[in-house]
Amino acid sequence: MTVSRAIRGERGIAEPTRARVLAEVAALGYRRNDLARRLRSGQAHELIGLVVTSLANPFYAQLAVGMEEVATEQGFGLLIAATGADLGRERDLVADMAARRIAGLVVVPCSNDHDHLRAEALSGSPVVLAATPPRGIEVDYVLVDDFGGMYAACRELIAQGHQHIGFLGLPAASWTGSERYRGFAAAMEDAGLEIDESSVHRHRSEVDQAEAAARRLLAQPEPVTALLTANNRNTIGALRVLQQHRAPIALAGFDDIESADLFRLPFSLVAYDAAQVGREAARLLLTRVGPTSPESVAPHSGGSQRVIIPTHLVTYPTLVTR
Amino acid sequence: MTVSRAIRGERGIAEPTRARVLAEVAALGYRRNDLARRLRSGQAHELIGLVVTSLANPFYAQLAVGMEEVATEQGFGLLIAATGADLGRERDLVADMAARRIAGLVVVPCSNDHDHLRAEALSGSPVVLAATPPRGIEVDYVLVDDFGGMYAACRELIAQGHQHIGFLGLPAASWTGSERYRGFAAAMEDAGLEIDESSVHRHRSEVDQAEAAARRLLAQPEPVTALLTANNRNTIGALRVLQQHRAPIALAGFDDIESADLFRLPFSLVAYDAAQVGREAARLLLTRVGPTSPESVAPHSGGSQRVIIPTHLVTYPTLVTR
DNA sequence: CTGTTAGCGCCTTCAC
DNA sequence: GTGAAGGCGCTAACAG
Repeated sequence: MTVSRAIRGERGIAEPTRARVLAEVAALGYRRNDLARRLRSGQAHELIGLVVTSLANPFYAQLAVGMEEVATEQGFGLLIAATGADLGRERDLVADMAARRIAGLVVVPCSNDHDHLRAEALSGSPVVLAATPPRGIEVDYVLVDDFGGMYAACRELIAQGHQHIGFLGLPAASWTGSERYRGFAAAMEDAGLEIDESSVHRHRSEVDQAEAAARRLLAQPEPVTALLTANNRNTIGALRVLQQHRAPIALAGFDDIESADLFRLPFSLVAYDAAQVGREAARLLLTRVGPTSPESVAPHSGGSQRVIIPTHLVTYPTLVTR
Repeated sequence: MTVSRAIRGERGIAEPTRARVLAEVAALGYRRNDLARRLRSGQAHELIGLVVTSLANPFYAQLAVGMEEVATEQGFGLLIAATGADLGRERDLVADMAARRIAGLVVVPCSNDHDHLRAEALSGSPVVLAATPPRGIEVDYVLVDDFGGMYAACRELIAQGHQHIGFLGLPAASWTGSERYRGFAAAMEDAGLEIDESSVHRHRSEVDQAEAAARRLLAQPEPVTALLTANNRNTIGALRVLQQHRAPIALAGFDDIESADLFRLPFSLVAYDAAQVGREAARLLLTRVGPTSPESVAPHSGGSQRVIIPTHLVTYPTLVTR
């Protein structure tokens, strides 16, 4: 008991005793067993989780960076899992994390089915969604300004004089897919331009598929003069095709790319702070978790909070070269 | 007790009883408390950790991808933490993970001080090192062929006719820093060329510093005609300078870059499967952890295993463009 | 096949 | 200021 008190740094213990205990503890290399500690107090682990489709996408890697920052800062660990965009796996991984009694988790859902994310399904661990708003459940969430970003990107192409614009998008069923398309469509409509449905491709977020789709768009009888890409995978796929293409095709796309300033072709990207998405998500989560926080909210108190991360358009190359 | 048995799927329980229990469990939404379970059995969590300097570096992100694959496949969770190249933080984070009774961890150490990674310091959780071999401790490790890769890269520049080659490297004290420098030096020596010490810069792995160093190298009275960069941060920093530079300067560097085929300048990169580093590390770790594994080894049995990931040189652009 | 006993390591509570 | 009792949820070992 005295040892326990000394280790926790509790007061009401004689100084010499404390010193003796701590010396012995150091000598033995003893470490308090966190499991037992939490078992008794019934608390969750100081652990938060992140469930995404794939860490290989730099957007999710940055999301993790941001979460890690905030988590570590508050003494929490970060547990990461990837679903590969498979709903079944998402369900399993989320359930698994809940069973580990983690304090809460951030999920970038791979579908519109959010039933497995409701509070009851998670033994009460709070959830925060990132990149997608909740459907049928009430939780906090962090969004990127998908609509606004894409609207600006499309307007840029139109300002350059393009009228026949191809769209490489994400599945229409996904939030980002539909919002970014909506931004495209709104910009076209506001400019009085028609969308050529045969120049719209929507597919999963993979470079290969984007490449194939871009190739098809440019092989049409009346090829587009510009491409609008809905995320970093599509942008890279499209650029792979464009750099082999004879005629110059303009491009604008969603998501910044680290070394875009080194690319051969000119284009514009919708940039935003992806790590900030992670930081905000972690912050929202910890507000519902940390009993220490002054501004803490009950784990599932009514009303969900929302944070929107702004975007801005960057035009590459940013500087003129030889 | 019967409930416990039913849930664990243990045999020696009547089928109707089991069914009744499972039905009730499902109805109540009951979840077994993993903490209590492990407390009793003394087992570690089915959790492995990864400690790196920064997830923002794509190399580490890929390492995490590989580990995550193997971990999830075996039912383990992955805990990630970043040290920011600070030894103190590394010590804290490693100790913290050990206190959480995780099954083991993979560390990319930020220094040569590995004392905090010895078995005794970790309540027996095994450690695997990645990218750096152990110093003064005996643990398994996964390396990249730093020397061979850099040797090949430098030889490539020499084959192009370069004699005055600048080197943008990592701190000499780090393993990758010294090995990659050694590869450079050996290739130069084998070609009968002198290293110009004033054209060798070693610094921390950050794009800004690499950029500044590259700028200095090219501002010298007798500027180099080629640059050799020791990792992806240095490569990007150098390219930022080169694309503004009048005279064409050749470049070769360590680490592949996702969209290097889209870059404006020609160069060669030492490529390797970074995710494979993570997979191998996780595999080595789980061999010492999983009691189920047929080829399991005692957590700290003598003799450390070693895996070396091969590299190959890729020349960009890979295809000729308009 | 099912139930009882005891204890994992820590901490809350209450005596001394 | 220190220690003794008891329990968190689960399961190994043993009884019935």
